[in-house]
Amino acid sequence: MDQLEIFKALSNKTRLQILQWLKEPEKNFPEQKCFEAGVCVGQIQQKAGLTQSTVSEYLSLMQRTGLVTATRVGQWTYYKRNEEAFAALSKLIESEI
Amino acid sequence: MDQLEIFKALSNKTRLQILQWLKEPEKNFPEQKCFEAGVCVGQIQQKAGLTQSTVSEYLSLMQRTGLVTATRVGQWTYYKRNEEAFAALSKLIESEI
DNA sequence: AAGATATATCGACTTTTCCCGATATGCCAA
DNA sequence: TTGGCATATCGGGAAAAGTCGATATATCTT
Repeated sequence: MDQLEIFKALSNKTRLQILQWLKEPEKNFPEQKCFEAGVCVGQIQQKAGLTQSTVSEYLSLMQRTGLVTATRVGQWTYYKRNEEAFAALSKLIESEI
Repeated sequence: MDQLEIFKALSNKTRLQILQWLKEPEKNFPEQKCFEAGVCVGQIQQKAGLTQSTVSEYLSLMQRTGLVTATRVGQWTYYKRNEEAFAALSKLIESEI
């Protein structure tokens, strides 16, 4: 758990927004049907209004820090929040930072 | 409480370090005598090993975001952690982000 | 095997952040 | 009121992050 990298990942409006959206996938991505593994890049990109490459980079950055998990299913990659990471971060701030 | 600005403030190694030091002023700044109001800029600057201007900027940045408070006493400015801000941030991460 | 689609990576450009030296401001003591 | 500290602010050069378009890779369909 690299504090500094996590805070950097959270230091961007769009990335914070994406994390919010991923709290309620059904509500925020009504076009997608199944949410078992998360939401796919294309859906997120569309909503974010940035290019595909940018959003893809953002997601893989957040995955490297552990804030989200990625699951490849066929040609799609589904991303979802890693709630354990948020719980751990919350505790870290409470006690160690 | 501006999430984004707080995360930006926490996205720097030196600033994180300073916040750590300020958790235990007596231990980390043994040269200073009274800690009622916090630790003065000069002490922090010396320990950080960056220039006076840089450290001063870092501290006032963290003050603007609410992570620390500043108290001017004579020619010194004492900074200390604002524990409430950390508690609030911890809760925010737990429930809203 | 070829074309279509979803995602990832690369190279480049712009904007922001980092960090410095120089200078200004505020406060104290003589 | 002048000189000396402590801190703050300003201007700038270097490094990092943001963002794009182009291209590569992976997978599915036919």
